[in-house]
Amino acid sequence: MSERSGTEDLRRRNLSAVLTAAHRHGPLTRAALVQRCGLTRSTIGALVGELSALGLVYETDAAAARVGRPSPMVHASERVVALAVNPDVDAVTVGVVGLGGKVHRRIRYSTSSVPTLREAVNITRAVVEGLSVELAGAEHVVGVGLAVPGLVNADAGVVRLAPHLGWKDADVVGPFQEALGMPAVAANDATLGTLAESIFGAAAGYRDALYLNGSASGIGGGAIVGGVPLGGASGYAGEFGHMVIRPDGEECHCGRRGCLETEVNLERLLKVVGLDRADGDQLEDALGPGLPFPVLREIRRQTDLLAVALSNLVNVFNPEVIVLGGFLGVLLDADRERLATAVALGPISGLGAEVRLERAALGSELLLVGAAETVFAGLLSEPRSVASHP
Amino acid sequence: MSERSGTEDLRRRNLSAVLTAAHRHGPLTRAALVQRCGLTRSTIGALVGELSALGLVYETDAAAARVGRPSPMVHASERVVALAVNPDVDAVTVGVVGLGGKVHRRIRYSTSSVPTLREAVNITRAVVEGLSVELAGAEHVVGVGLAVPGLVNADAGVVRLAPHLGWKDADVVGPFQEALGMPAVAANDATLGTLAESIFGAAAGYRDALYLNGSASGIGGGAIVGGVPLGGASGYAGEFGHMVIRPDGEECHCGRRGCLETEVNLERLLKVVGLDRADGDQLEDALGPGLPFPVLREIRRQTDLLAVALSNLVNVFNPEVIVLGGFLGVLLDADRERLATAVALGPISGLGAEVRLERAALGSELLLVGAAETVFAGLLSEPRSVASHP
DNA sequence: TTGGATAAGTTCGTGACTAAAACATATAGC
DNA sequence: GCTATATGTTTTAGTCACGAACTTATCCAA
Repeated sequence: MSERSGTEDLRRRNLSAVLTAAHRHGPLTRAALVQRCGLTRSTIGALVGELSALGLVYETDAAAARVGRPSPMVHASERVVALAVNPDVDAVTVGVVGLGGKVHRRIRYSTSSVPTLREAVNITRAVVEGLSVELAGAEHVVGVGLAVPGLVNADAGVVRLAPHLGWKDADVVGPFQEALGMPAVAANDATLGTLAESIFGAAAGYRDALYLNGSASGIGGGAIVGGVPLGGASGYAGEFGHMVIRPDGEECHCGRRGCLETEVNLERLLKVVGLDRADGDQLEDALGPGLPFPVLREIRRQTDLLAVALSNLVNVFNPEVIVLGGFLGVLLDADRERLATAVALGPISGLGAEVRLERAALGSELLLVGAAETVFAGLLSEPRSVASHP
Repeated sequence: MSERSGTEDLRRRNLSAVLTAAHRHGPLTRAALVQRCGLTRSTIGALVGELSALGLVYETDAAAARVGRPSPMVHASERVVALAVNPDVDAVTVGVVGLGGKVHRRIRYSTSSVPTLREAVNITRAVVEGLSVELAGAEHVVGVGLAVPGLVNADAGVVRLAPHLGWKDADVVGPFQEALGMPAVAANDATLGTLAESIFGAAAGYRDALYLNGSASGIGGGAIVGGVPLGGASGYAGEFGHMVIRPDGEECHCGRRGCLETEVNLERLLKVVGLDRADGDQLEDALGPGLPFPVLREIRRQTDLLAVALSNLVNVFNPEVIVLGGFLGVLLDADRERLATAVALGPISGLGAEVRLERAALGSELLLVGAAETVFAGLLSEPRSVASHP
């Protein structure tokens, strides 16, 4: 039940600390590792040696422009990779992500219709077979991470409901594991986005952060609490889109009225600027300076309602930073002043004044990085586990 | 920055695990500790020996009605105590709480007016002097914990704003530390209530829990996320009372409209039943069966609005249990059916159906236990620290 | 070019800790 | 009172990180 012990466990923790540092904070000198991990030179030497023998890190000559013996750079091996899969309504995206967080390869396989689970599995298998060259170059494929737009019970590996995909109460981990012959993990896409932004993106370095992402299918998000991702009892936490902010608002598909995502909504935004769908930066351009009044009014309406939700969340979480992705990021930049002011003044006692508003930094790699990260999580906490899976 | 290491650190962690188990889960046999901590008999023996020598635990003969050699009971020493102080508008309550969570003594010192910080300190000092007999019997007084109704930056030991006390931007830890000659820690009262309920109360055993408390001064609360109390960047998290649930509602003292605590409100409840103030269980009795329609209507109104807030929070946190204290607990029992149904159906995808609604279990000892717990936290994580402070 | 200063990798001895096994002990049930 | 059982105790062995002493590689200044 409680934390384990034993002298070997100590080693596990230290290996984990070193590998995690190398993975998250890019190449570091051994000297930097000594400082960061609080271990002695001799111990770091031994740990790096073991990780190196495991093939998880490698060292390169130092670029030392400094007095004293140069300290070699320790890199997380990008040849240790995870697969990342993001099934969506019109495509299945597969990525190969290396330790260190770099996306080596990204393949978007468009589908003519919404993919079923079986189709998603088959597409993934086909794409992965096509990647055999890439993967042959990899030293170790740790596993596959699934970013699913819906309610995912991460522990059970089950999708409870992915409304836009039409998946319901389906074991997703099993089929992928079987088809690819490697361990699989699944999680909600917004949760993974939060993870990715908190490690490599706009929330990096913050211990208490919120992330909200707006897409055509709604608003989702996640929280980092004391440096740890908020999961909840079953991994469903972070459904910020269904926070009621206008009880007399429009009916939401969830059954209630005035949910954040029925009010702050990409479709409404597109409608008012006369676009059909959001092609990349089209929306961004459409919301540039010199807008006609109806557009301005809609932006303000949505900004104000978003501010209500964010103020509530600040009262609840007291975060250091709020990261906005998708069209929420566009909304932020459309009238940053207005949103910032409202969020600064909304929460009690000026609590909001200390909150930073940032736009998401990871763009199209977000979900792949996040999905890979959940796969790496096991490896990072137990580096010796690679030895058993050759 | 990262987690420490070293072979001595291992010992620290194991001592901590054993002491924490004894403290939180009552007297345990050594055999039970072996199981719970995952350590061997010999190690547990050594650890208990050391803790015993430190005066933190003691052993009693086993009450073994079982085959095999009896295993002695390990008790957290109730002679190791913390002081707990709860300043409020009409009284300063001081408690002596032993390791293990038992409140040895509780003294409520009524004041004719709202106490200033200085007055609270002086009252506490006087009360503590009067407790010298109790404290002489104690082996070790670890420190004093302050439960303050307001925004408290726990790390800094500073009260940012306690509206009902009229304290603002005041260092509270300093004066108490000086006056009592022992370390002090301060935290928000609802945060401490959450902590107490999660360890010894209705949320014990749950890793993801919410706690909401309703008092005359509003609604506060806290969350347990993955077993860890939600603090936020500065310790201000958990201000559930200022979640906006009716943007067109009445104005709140926080500046916004329709905050949870302006709508779900003790005063309104008292008014409709014709009471002046809530004397203990008076409200509970007044809300018994066979109520006139206006009272019923107000109960339903508040219940429904509380359900909106709880549904939002379930969407955000995906908790296993929600614990309601103060008049929110009364409200729960006034129409449990209604609240339970609304919370079961409100969150998306029937997420609410798995949430348990519980009434707070700790009553009047809540804040004292919680405040003591923050004091004990340091001791629990570093049991050897008692040796340096005789 | 050389030597000093500096910083960091390396080697080795020491101490702290836990695990595992062997032994000792106390209870229940027969 | 004997045995089975569960647990405390002692002993032994192995792992691990630390720290000191030593070595190495760089910069800098004479």
